[in-house]
Amino acid sequence: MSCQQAMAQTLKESGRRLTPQRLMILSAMRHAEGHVTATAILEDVKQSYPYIDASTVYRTLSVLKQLRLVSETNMGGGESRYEWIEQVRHHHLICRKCDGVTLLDDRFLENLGTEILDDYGFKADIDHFAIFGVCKECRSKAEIA
Amino acid sequence: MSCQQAMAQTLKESGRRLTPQRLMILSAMRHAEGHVTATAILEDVKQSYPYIDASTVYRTLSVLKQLRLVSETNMGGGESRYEWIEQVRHHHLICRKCDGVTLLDDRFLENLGTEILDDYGFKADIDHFAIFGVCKECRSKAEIA
DNA sequence: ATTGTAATTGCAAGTAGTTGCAGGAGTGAT
DNA sequence: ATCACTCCTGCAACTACTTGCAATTACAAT
Repeated sequence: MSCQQAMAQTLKESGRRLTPQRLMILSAMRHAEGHVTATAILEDVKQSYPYIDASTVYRTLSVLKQLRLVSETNMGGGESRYEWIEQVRHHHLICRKCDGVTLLDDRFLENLGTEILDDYGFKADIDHFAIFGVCKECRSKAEIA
Repeated sequence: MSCQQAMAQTLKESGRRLTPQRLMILSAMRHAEGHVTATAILEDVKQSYPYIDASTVYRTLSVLKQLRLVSETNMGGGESRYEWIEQVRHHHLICRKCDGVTLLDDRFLENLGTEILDDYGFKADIDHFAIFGVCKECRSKAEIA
């Protein structure tokens, strides 16, 4: 409940409204574990409110992103994944040869945000990066070949 | 010419073929300045070969991305932008309040690639990042409000 | 030159996400 | 309570991009 109220306040402070649809989307997001796709949220909300439209889900996610309550990550091909921010920050290394995903600790990026802030006055959202490249295994395979 | 030949070799080494369509797309990319959209390339190639299909352009760009001849950058909403790699590396800071774009020098990210390589053996493609956040101006406006 | 094979193409249909619009509904002021 | 103001929603149409498929074509081997 307190979490819901904090949410409501954040929305109102930004001149936005707390609608039933938004509450349902929020609830679906918070009960989901880790990253979720927009489609998954849509399906979930449809269980209780079948009239919900996909555009409402996308628009709400966009608002939540602006307010930095959720992060969006494009994992390369396929749907974007959304995540409730507050969890332990982590990032992904995605191999463009085998599509394998490795977790990247936040410590690699935590200085980056500070440096950019100091030099540019720009507050970067470094919550959930997807960095593409080639993984160890595929690199060693390439050397053999 | 030498550039074209280097390209042909890179393609062949990866077991791919050098088709007229690919040559036209490559030429369009290299003659374009900076970032280009897939649609712009499509239109350009259509001038000389009207039968070219959008899917061919997307598929070719995907291959070139795999071979690291071009980079793809999602500037947030709208079309992705593609760029011929080899130019001076730079990145973008994109403000999610005003949509303003600032250039970010590569020196902020050059260590990141090395650190990831040392710790994970993962060779990251850090050619052209788009980092979202809030710019100096919008942050100072927010404080006043 | 011919042939075999696998990569590539154009087409058409599909998926993911966005946008304009008119009606509907939160929210603050009276 | 009511009203006014403006945000928000669902709909439908649209844009950006992807995928399955059959026909075609590049390219290496003969």
